[in-house]
Amino acid sequence: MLTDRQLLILQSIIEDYIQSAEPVGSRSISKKNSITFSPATIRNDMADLEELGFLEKTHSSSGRIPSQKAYRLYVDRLLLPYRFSEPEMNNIQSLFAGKILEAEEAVKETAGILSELTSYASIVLGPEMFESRLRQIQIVPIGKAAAVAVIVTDTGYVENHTVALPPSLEAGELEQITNILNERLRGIPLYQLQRALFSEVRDLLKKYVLNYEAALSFTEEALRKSRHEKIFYGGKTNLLNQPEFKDVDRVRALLELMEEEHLIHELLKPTMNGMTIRIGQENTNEAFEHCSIISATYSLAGKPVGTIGIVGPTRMEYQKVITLINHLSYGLSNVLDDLYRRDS
Amino acid sequence: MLTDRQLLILQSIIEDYIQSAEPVGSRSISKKNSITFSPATIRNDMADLEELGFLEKTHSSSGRIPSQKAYRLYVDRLLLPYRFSEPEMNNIQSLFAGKILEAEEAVKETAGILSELTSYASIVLGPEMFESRLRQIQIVPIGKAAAVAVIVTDTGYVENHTVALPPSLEAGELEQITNILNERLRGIPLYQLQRALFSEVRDLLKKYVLNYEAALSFTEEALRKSRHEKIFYGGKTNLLNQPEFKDVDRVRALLELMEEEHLIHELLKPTMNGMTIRIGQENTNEAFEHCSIISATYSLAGKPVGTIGIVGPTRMEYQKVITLINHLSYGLSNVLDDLYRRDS
DNA sequence: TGTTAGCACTCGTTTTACCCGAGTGCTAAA
DNA sequence: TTTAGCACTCGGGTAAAACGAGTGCTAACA
Repeated sequence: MLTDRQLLILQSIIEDYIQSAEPVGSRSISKKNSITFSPATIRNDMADLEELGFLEKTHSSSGRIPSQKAYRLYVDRLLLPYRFSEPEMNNIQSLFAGKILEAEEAVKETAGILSELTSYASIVLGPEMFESRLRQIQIVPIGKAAAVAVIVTDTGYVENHTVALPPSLEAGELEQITNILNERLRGIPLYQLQRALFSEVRDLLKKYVLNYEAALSFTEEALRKSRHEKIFYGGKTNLLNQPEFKDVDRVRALLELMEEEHLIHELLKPTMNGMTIRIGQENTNEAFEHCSIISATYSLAGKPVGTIGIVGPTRMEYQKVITLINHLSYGLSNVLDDLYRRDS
Repeated sequence: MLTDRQLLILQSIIEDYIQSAEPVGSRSISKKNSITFSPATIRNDMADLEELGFLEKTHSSSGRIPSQKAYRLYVDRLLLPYRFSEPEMNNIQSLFAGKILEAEEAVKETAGILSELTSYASIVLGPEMFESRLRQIQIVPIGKAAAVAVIVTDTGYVENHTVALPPSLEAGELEQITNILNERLRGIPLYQLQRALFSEVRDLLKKYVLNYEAALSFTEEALRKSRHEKIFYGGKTNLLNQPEFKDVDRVRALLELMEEEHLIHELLKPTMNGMTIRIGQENTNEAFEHCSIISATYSLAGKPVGTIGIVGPTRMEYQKVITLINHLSYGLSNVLDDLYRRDS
């Protein structure tokens, strides 16, 4: 229903506004190389575009700014492929070139690159290691009343927590429990550990350990699911450079929200593969009303295990960010697959 | 050299300004219950106090604001003991009442309480676990080219890093190395591990391991000192509520500085026991020019292992913060001592 | 001699009036 | 259908005026 000219004008306005953050007038559009029409013509189309909900005015005689609907159209239909500059490309390449030994390291680096190249804030979730399998468990007593349980997975992920030690448990028994666990649970995915504990280990414990009840609940605690997943941020302070965040209250709302890790996790947690673009109020949370969030999952062995994302103003460099996120989620998945595959 | 009345007036002005963040006039001081003099009298003393460098004017006919020197005097001589309210006290008590199993947990909680009760930002360093002793080391091969080294200390602290595995090393040898390390290095403080590796383990490796060179450097890497110490922040966004940080640029400088973990660590790292109060430009860093930082070490077995601190505007509730930090550093030290002592 | 009342003065803030100019909508001509 | 022309709108900037919180100083008072 939009004419080609209207689309062209809309695109020009959006791109101008993304650059300048100022309302765009008909005159400045008409001066562009790609545009051959007079300001008056453009004004007519602008009026139409406004009626259709793609443009807005800040006051009656101001230039136009793109509406959320316009950004949506832009992202869905008008996006041109983005080409990275030489140094940017080098930056990205080098991230995946160095030999990376730990998943967490790769993920942190990715968050850094993301924010560095975009001057927005980056959020990286995960990786969730539920799928990875138990390689070894070690239970080290610390004094009389506590022990540290250390779990190492086949992906090299280490998790540990301290557990209260039941007084009835003797040192020898602790060792025996460790042996049983290692023998019976090795190779089992983390998310199945609890289940496997009951099906595989319970009866053995009954057999070999005196105070079986206490031992079982102790073991269960030692294997309990890790705390909620980790979140890495990059360049939070970048947001303070954006003119839309010159208002302290808005910044505060945003930063406070980012401290709420469970909310952020809920918002971005990896579900289906692929990229998600949420523009302005498409984000349900009010603090993100003036933000867009572009996120994509990265995966391990084809299954999404984490998310990388960018938070910026709705006036965001969509092409650039989308391309970058694509690159990085792909690259990060590869790195993880390499880390994982080293086991076979 | 200051009369009692001048001191009283100075104190009133400081406390008023701490509350209001606005220049304080002679009239408002004279209205206080504790003050019986007329505005004119107060103005005279104010003029004297200004000459002496304790007060400043924002412009020629404004009220006075305390100078940095005034805060210093206030902190050194005028401070009254602060009494916490019932709920505040409960909050603090409950922090140390619950059974805490991990040092890191205690430290994080402390950061939370600090910022919650003060509405400033809290910074908590450490704890540095260099003093704690190796309890157990486990080296778990992950595929062919890498291994995860997990170190558990007698304080229940777990550290792990992934290390590239020299191709020459065989599985059996890896096990042997682990055994040697556990046998020889148990009980040695972390900071001496590298040294002990050479004095205690080197020759044994030579004897039992084929490619001795590679094994040694691998082991050295596995035992390498942890990354720089951890920093926990609480309530960073609290700062945005303070009127002195309504200016985005100032906030940005502050938040950016806080991302520079090595600088923060350098600034606050635990040295001698006790409390440090740095007011305004007493902080060397420019971004802290309008801040005061109050910090105190907490200790383990009498040795300082970490720092808890508060960052707020120079116009800070000194009594309250000082009292709180004293409480918490004392309490945290106790918790750590309890955690530590469980080993004996 | 120390304290206070009185008063003129200062200066940042707020209010008002005004102008400027970027940008619009509409109309009529090309 | 496009464009030129023109009156109109309104935010932003500037200058002048009014306001008021607060000061410094002087003179009177206890």
